[in-house]
Amino acid sequence: MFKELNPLLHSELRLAVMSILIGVEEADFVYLREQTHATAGNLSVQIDKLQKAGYISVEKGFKGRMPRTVCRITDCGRDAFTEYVDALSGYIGR
Amino acid sequence: MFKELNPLLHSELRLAVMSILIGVEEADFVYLREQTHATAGNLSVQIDKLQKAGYISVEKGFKGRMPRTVCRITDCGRDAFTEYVDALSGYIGR
DNA sequence: AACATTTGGTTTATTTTATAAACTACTTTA
DNA sequence: TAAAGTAGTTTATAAAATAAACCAAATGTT
Repeated sequence: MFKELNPLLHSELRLAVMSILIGVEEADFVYLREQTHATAGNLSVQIDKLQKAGYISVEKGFKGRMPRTVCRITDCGRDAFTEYVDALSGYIGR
Repeated sequence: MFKELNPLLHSELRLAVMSILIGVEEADFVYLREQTHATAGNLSVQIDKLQKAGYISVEKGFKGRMPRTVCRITDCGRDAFTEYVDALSGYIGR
């Protein structure tokens, strides 16, 4: 009945980030911050965790002369997200 | 897009408890512990939080001579759960 | 040119949460 | 009557979320 919920994904902000990334080719730091209404500090920390888990790739470059951090979901991240949603269904009855 | 997730419900164990209680008339401590595979300590704490939030009612009585704690979901709890599931849908795309 | 402000972040510190371990009180069994 | 089990609670610790402070470079203001 109750499968374990991946604790890395069972976090409001990280889940929101993954939810965005699963639907787009890529998204940069500023876009993610705006969409999630998170503070930069919090977002920075959570992006780091997702990257370390291998769920997203993070590419730090420049847009003109300003820094720009671009994130993409990985295949591994996509799998983890799918599994999480599946597990969650057992809790919320879908 | 991203509604806030009620932090009281966005917890694996509390969510499991609510998930059980929403489907039954009542459930006692032991049943909840068995179904969720939680430790008694953890379950005790989380039940307390749900009760303090008004999401469940907790009735401590006896079954024969052994103590027995019975939990029931409240209307308020049912509403909160429904709202949580609705908000969650925005994250997992249902 | 000099200074303040904004941008795009990171690092550090604090609060909150989850969880386990230890404990209490009572009951049943040998 | 001693040992073990049941049903929990309380306390301590580890992990997580979040905010606040900070940094470096860019841009706007006088």
